[in-house]
Amino acid sequence: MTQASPRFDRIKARPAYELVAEAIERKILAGRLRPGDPVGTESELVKQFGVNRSTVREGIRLLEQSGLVAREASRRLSVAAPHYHRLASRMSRALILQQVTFRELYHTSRALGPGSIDEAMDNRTQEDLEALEANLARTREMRNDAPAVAELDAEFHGLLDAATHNRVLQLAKEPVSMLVRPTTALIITSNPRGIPRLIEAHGHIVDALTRRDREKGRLWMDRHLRDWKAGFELSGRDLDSPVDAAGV
Amino acid sequence: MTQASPRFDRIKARPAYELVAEAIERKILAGRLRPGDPVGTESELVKQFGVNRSTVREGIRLLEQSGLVAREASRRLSVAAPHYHRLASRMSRALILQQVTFRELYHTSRALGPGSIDEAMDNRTQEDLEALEANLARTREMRNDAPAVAELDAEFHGLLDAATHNRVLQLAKEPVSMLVRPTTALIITSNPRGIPRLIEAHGHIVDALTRRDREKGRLWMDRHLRDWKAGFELSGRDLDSPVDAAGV
DNA sequence: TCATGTCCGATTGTCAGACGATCTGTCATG
DNA sequence: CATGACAGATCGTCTGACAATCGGACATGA
Repeated sequence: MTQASPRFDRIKARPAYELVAEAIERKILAGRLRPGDPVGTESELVKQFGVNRSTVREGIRLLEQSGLVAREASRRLSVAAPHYHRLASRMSRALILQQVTFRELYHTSRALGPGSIDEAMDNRTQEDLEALEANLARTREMRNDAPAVAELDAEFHGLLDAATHNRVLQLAKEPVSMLVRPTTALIITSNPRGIPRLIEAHGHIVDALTRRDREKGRLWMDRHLRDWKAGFELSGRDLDSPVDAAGV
Repeated sequence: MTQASPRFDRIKARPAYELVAEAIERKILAGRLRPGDPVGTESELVKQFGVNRSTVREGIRLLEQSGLVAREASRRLSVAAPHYHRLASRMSRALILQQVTFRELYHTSRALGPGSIDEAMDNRTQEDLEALEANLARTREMRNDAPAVAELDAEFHGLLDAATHNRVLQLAKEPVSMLVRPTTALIITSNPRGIPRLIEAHGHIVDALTRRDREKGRLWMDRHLRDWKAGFELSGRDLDSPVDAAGV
């Protein structure tokens, strides 16, 4: 309308409980409260902020959810270093509500695949390899139990991510993995004939990791993901249908 | 100690406000409450759950934080589809508190680089290209204003991610980008001599995207990231020092 | 000495009830 | 039809309270 008329900033009165949460949060992020430090009792916060205890409590709930503070066994409140697994589940739920499609999930997995394999190859330890071998062995044992294989497949990829020893990368992949898991379970149980190929791929990936054979690792990861997509299509589902919430 | 003694599950009495939050959350995730739907007034929830209003309010705060519910202008509570930008900032803060290192950040960026470029190349629209061109032009104009260039570089990579039209991939990259941004700003302002190379890389990337030249896109993205690391080292910082919180 | 039982203050979780401010909708007015 | 007045609903905040639990000090008994 009248473009030239003076525009005012939106007025938003922020409730006191938000201000309380923000004040505490700032202190944590500024490093003046470190993980493990006690935040103080509710009564203390009441005195410091000059608001009612109900208000303080509502503010604490906000922080609690984001993992910045947590109650110890003693029920006392202390600063926590939020671990990304907690946050990852929130993110994948957000994605589900956004109705992301299997196509998006698949392309993301393929985009992340080579990079993660490389990173795992560079940083894997002997323990990582042993854990992967153990997983592989159990998968072979369980090859006739589709749900168990689905479970073990999820574990396999989790171990792979852990082998990167890169927390940023793990964080980036975690929400994706959480969405992949239930889909994989569906695919495997609805068509167990893909299991031998899955085991073969896992085996080659572990072997590539062991010998630090970059090319082979990428190749088999790529095949593994293609098989995953093929299995999805075989199950008669639509690539552009939203990923559903089963189990997340 | 006595391994054979009967082990009991840990007893944890969950407070009522958590149960309230969980009940509402389940209803949303099950799809029985869809984004936009009203959750109901506090008094209604009080009646339904049979708890005090204070308790209901604490439960609401938990959900509010994770973005599952939000208050409209009318202050009434309704279900919201949490947008990942909000969550991403929480995740990057989590990473900062976990003291992740620049090395992890760098390797993650390189792991994600080729995949994102590919995906952007496949899905970019004409509008995406125009936005990137516009960003490029402004970066050239501002080439002598280091902070502005840093800002525009962040925007450039944001546009690149948007061009993938893949929400899962965007989500995966978002927390990483938020950590990259302040670091880039530091690098550029402390050594503006890198700016021409940055502009050159951006230009080639846009060109590759336009012509769908996959090889070229990957090549220049890789160079761009290597330059970024070189700039970081030039600034005299330690690769293994934690990424700091500036601006997040 | 060490394990057990007892008591007290501090803290949290929950509740009842209240008040002012703001938003929504209705109705009357000009 | 724009404006203003009004009532009801709802939220944000507060006061005050009580039970359950936790931590610690202390006493008791083997």
